[in-house]
Amino acid sequence: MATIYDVSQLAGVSLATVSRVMNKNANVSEKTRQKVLAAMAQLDYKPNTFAQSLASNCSNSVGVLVSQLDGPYYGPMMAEIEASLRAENKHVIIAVGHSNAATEMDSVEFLIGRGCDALILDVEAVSDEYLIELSQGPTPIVLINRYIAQISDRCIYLNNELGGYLATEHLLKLGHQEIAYISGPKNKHDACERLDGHMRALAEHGLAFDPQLCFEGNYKEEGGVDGMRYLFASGKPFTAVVCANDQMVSGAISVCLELGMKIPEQLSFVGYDNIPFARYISPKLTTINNPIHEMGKMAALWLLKNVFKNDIEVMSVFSPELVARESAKQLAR
Amino acid sequence: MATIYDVSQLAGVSLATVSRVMNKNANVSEKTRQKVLAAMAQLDYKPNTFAQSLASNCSNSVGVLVSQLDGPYYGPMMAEIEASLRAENKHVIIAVGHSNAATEMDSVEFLIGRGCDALILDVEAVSDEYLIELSQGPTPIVLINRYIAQISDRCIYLNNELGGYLATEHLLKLGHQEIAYISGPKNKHDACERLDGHMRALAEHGLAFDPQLCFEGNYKEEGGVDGMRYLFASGKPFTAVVCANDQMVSGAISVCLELGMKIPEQLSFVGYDNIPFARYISPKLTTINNPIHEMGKMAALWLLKNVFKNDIEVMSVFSPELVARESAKQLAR
DNA sequence: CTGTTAGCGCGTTCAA
DNA sequence: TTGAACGCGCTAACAG
Repeated sequence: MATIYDVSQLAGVSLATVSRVMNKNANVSEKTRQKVLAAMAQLDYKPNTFAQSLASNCSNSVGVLVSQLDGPYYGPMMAEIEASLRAENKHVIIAVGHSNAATEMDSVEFLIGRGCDALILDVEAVSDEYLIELSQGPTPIVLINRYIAQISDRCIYLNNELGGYLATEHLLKLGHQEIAYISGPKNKHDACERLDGHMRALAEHGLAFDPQLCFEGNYKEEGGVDGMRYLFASGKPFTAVVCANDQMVSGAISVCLELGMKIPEQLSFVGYDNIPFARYISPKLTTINNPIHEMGKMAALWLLKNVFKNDIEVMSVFSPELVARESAKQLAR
Repeated sequence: MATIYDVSQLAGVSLATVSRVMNKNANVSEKTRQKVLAAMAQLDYKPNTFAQSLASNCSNSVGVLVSQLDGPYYGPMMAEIEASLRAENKHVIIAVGHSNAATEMDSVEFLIGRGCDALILDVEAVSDEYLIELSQGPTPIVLINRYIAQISDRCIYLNNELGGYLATEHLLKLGHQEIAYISGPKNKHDACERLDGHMRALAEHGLAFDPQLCFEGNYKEEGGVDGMRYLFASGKPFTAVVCANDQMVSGAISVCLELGMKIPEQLSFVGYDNIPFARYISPKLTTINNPIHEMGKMAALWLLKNVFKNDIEVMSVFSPELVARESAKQLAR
């Protein structure tokens, strides 16, 4: 591997000069710059990133911590993050938190220890206080899918409460009055917020929230399956169910289909997330669009602008939107 | 940040001794080791990974290059890779190749330039020759989902031809004779191999392969949609269709359902990959299990053993297996 | 078993 | 505009 020294020898200049042409900034005469460039090309010179990092204390890397890598949710987000960062020659180091506080904190330590210049965090188990303190440390962080007032400028966030509201409101408009709810795990912020939205929609329409018509699922298909079984077993009547994410809808619908029910004729469903598969599930899912990939992109751009000082435009407003497809139907009278 | 020097001062030993206790290997008396450990703890010492990498020429990182990050396929693989590597304190840097030769090669350069100790590659567009040459370079590589005879020891591979065979054989056993095929992009190795398997199964049962009953899809839902429309338009009769992956089955089934058809009563389907969603699609997908997550894990373990010299057991045989669920049905006579 | 010393490759003063 | 020299924090001989 050619080093900066080899280049300087070949070009007949000093190390410092080579370093200068690499880092654009300083003033170098066009003539010597060309000599150096030629030498670099001839030697197929690639700077040693470790040496650069050691000397400059900047690694050009960002750590991304997500709850999980499998499942339909994080892939699109990671894809956007990778693309945006890679375009600016930064690299991304991944870590998984498994929605567990100890693991999440350990992962943060791991990534910081790895010398990441910044962190993108999608964490659920860790406390607000921890994140606030972390944000005051030397490594900049951006939070995805979480809102903490004290560090709101670092939060890339979708209004989950509004999303939950929209889901239920859609059913209400379709004439449904008895609406069941399959929630996400109550220890997850977004799950609680979505449920809050559901309850607000109910309240605004003068309907009481019936705890017996609410099941706490796990955000996975099985959660939908379990929820549906619970709801049927409850004996309570209901004409529609909203699930806190699309995976649970798919599980829920699968048990109905197995029972020979017609969906949405006999039961309406609204999901949440609008995962890519949602439109290919039968019936096509009516759901709330969750622009997770855009949020990933924005997180990356935010870092590019604020940490790496690139001159980039960053948009910043996200709103949940209803995507009406086929799984929810006007209530027959 | 405390440095190794600070620790050595506090412990009253030399830099080298501190380095020795960090890297376990060398002999250090238990007494001084304890002194050093205490000093490290007291200073909350964290080694600087850049300096370590620069001095040792080892970064404890592995680059993972995949075709895409979204979609249901790579998530489980990445999850296993991250978990296995992380357990040994290695970190993973991700890059995306987009099934494009130039991008793939660029990504390889990028990862090597980033100082990765090894690479896990899931590449499709790049040539065998390129990979063979790359494997002779200084950075060890492991290939996932691709077989190249000359470097077979570095290939983590599933027999796609056999998988394709099993899919079609299953339908044959169910009495189907007119079997359509929706293939993946012909420029992808696995797509061709799966199709080969399909053709072999047909041939072994004395059936002719009808090119008109074969459509080249794109491995996405839309590919299945397009394929199904093509097949119906062809006017040719068929009682079953095998799709080269589950996403295309889901697209294909969705058009049938839209047409009011009963699946599998009127048409049988077999997919490939056994993605997590396969069991929640309606009807539940009969498909070929593709243990991609295990392959990811094995790739990671292989590197741990052969590159990082960990003492780890690595299993190595993968076979595709049919998972019979509901989307394929005995042909009524 | 432990300390000294010389790099690893590059960024960055400070002079010239 | 350019060069010399030092330092980043750590590893790895080599000596003792």
